[in-house]
Amino acid sequence: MFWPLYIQKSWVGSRFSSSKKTRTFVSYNCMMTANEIRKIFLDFFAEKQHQIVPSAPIVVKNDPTLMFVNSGMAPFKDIFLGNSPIKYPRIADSQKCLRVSGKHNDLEEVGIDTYHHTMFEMLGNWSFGDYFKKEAIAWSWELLTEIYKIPVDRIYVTVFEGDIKDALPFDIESFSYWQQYVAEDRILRGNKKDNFWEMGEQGPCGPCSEIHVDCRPDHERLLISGASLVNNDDPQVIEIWNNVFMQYNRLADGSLHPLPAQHVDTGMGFERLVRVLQEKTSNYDTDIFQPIIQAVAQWSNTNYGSTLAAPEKNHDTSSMREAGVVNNLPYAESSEATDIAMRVIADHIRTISFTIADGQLPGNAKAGYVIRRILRRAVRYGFQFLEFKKPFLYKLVPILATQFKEVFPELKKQEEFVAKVILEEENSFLRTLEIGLRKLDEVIKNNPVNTTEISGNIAFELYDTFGFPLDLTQLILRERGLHLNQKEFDAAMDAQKNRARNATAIDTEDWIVLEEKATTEFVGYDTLACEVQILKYRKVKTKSKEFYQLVFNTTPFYAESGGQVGDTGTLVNADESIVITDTKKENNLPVHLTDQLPLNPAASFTARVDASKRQAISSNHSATHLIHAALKEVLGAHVNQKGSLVNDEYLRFDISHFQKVSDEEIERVEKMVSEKIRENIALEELRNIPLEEARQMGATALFGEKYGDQVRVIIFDKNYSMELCGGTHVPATGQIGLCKIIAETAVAAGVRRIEAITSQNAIRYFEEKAKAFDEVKSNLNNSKDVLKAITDLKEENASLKKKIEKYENEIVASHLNTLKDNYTSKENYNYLVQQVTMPSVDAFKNLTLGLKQQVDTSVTILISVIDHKPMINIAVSDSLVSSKTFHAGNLIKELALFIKGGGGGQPGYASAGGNEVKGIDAALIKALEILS
RNA sequence: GGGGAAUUAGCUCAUCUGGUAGAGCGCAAGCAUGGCAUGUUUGAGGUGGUCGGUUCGAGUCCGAUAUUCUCCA
Repeated sequence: MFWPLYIQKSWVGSRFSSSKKTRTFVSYNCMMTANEIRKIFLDFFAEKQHQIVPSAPIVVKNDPTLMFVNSGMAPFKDIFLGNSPIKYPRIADSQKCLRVSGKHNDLEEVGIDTYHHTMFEMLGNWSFGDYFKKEAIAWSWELLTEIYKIPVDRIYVTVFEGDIKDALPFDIESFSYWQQYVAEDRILRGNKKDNFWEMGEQGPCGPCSEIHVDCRPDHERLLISGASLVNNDDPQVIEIWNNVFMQYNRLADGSLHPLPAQHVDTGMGFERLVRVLQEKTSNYDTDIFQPIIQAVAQWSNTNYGSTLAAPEKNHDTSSMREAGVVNNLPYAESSEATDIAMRVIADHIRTISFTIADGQLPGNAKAGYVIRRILRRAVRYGFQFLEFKKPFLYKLVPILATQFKEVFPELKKQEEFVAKVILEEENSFLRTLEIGLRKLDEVIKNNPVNTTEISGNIAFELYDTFGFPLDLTQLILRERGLHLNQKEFDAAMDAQKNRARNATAIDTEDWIVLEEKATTEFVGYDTLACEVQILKYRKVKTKSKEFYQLVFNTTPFYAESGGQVGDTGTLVNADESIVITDTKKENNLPVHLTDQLPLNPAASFTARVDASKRQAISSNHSATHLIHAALKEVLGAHVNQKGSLVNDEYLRFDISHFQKVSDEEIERVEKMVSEKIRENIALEELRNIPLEEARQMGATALFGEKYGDQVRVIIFDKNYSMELCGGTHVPATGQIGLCKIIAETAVAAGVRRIEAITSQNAIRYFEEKAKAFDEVKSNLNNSKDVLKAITDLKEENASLKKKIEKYENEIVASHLNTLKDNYTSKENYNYLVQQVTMPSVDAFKNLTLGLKQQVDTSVTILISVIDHKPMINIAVSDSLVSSKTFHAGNLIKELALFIKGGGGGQPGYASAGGNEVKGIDAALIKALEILS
């Protein structure tokens, strides 16, 4: 392994001195790799009749309150909320999670210490209305102490002490179950903050019981009891597992009611568990992170290890961060700064790689922007502390992909694509840095010499507008003996935050429940209208608008998902009719949006989908499938869907492909698609077939899509297009009528976007083209060869332009010849005041500048009428400009008054235009007066 | 969702407050060297993102729109 032996030795020694039970611990877990540890967890719960499910994609869809999965329970939220039925009463998994904000995990802190992460794995076992506290506690104890062999004397557990305000009792059940395994002084009582878990302000909740492990060396354990350090931010006494027992439902008024079905929701931090079992003082020292860290260390010619060499050191590095200095620690070449940089990189590359593999590309808004920011933070640390001046992150992807190929195969399968996207992002950020450096240089150059302070507003502008990191600004300023006004910077940042907060204020009122029913039945595949009851509704207020959300017992409305937009339509009965403006999914619950609430929400209605719109959408969606299959055929098997939008206007389809799709390839795709349309292939739809069966049939599934175990398969000719899909489709391809690809563009590195139209829109497209062409043709006198007619016209136009230019030049030349001899001499200069006839503004300018060039020490004032408007040009020789005898710009302002206009220019040349031709004479007289 | 910025020659970017659209690289041709790397001279290349407004005059000011970058949520 990579780390010094003596540390392990000291640990081993201490373990031997503890109780008998720990003897096997050391020899067993020394060999345990992270992959083995994970497998043991899943095997353990599989044996206890748990269904093992793969991790849900890390990017969340259909939940307005969440961008990424931030806990093990997030993918099961719809089940807890009662929006989806329970399929398996017992589940276990390892879930990819991402946390970038919140009070316990600020992105800027990750890497500074040795145990925070952006991405982590949460091992979880779940009971949905099945087993409860007794089994959960027994199994967690069995796994930790008998399988993983964690010494009993290092374990502490906590139980909920109760809460007077909520009238919640002490969790005596959990306490008594724990008593069977743990000494009573190791069962600690926790308050509502630590030991009562709530999903949100309302909804399922309940007491929880945490398991903590004391990893400190024995001599420290003797000095201070571990019990006093539990939940006390000690980096060596850590919570590894939380068992949540959901038994209450909190209503909007704050009251708690027992849940009919009780659930268990547990989460064990995988990285922490591995750290404990591998006996490390830091998560980053485990074999989860070391392969990456060692690669980075090698590339940067740096050792990782100062933190490891000083395990008992207080990890407060704020002073280092402030001063930018490097501490001298046992390893001569390593330092805390480079260690931090390596941890940042090791952490962030995981986040970036897995989110991209799950379909989230770096971008400039929302989830995509979060990924971009994390990527940039990693690049920044490499750039600043490890001297990486060229892209390097992308080279780590293969290491990760191999490491996780068993548990998260999606990365291995898209290794090349993910690396390419990261490389492109790195390059683009290095460009951003370069531009920022240039801007900062300019700022420093322009800073007043009598101060060493740089305006905080300017630094904020660099950060806000040009994305130049603040700490780089500070570093560079420090190197030049400058500093910035931090107060100003902070104020500007606060203002920005306030603006954003005010703009996003959203006020969601409580659901008004008319009828308790678990789920909405979707009937929209088979019918576009049906009788419905409103189950519940609520009002939502945002800054700019106000609307209502309605939930029905049954609905024909397709809720936006899988790229297909939500249906619109009406809700009608004998008394009223209201418009449904959109349909969205919230945690798998279809929600209908309307601006107007029915007068009697409890009445029955007919819900009717806008049929022509739905028809257009279905046509575009089916066409998307045909295009997808054609693209795979024409471009190759590497083509994967990376995004899709289907509405009634057009379809947009993003694919992974490393070069432009050529015109010829587009043509072949179009041709193939239109053949399939003409074949009029009937839709074959398989509803509710097992996911495994669908895969074996060869149906196309997407990366980053969360599939249930029952899926729907859409087939247009089983040898051509077979996709897992929840969208709506035409009954036969002939209904698409016509499909035309109208654009092919790039959206990100390795991603191309195809846009196409079908049906009525495609027909209209061709009609308009034909009409435009007819008009062009008739404008060209119905020429047989339109192309040639246009080429001829263009050529003729160019030659005429040249002729005019030549002719104008001749006029200018002849004027030049006569006028250059018309100058009047004064002692210091020659001058000319003259009205001329000129064909264009350009010619007039050329004449004036020509005279300036040809007549030494001259002042030239010319007036001409061009396009019925008077115009004055003044040229002053450079020698007269430098001697400050005349200033063309000043002269012209005086003269422009006479022609009711304005003018200006430089000292050597100025021009003015006006409205009053009558004033020319007066202007000429005035000019002569000034010059003679 | 809200704020800021950018869009000018094939590429990278100038053009201070409205008044003569430019540089470097690249491209083409000529010359120099036996040839090449190269040096040098000349030249071509622009509806200044798109649309509208203010002005005698807009790349420059204002508004809209598109795209990209960036920060906040």
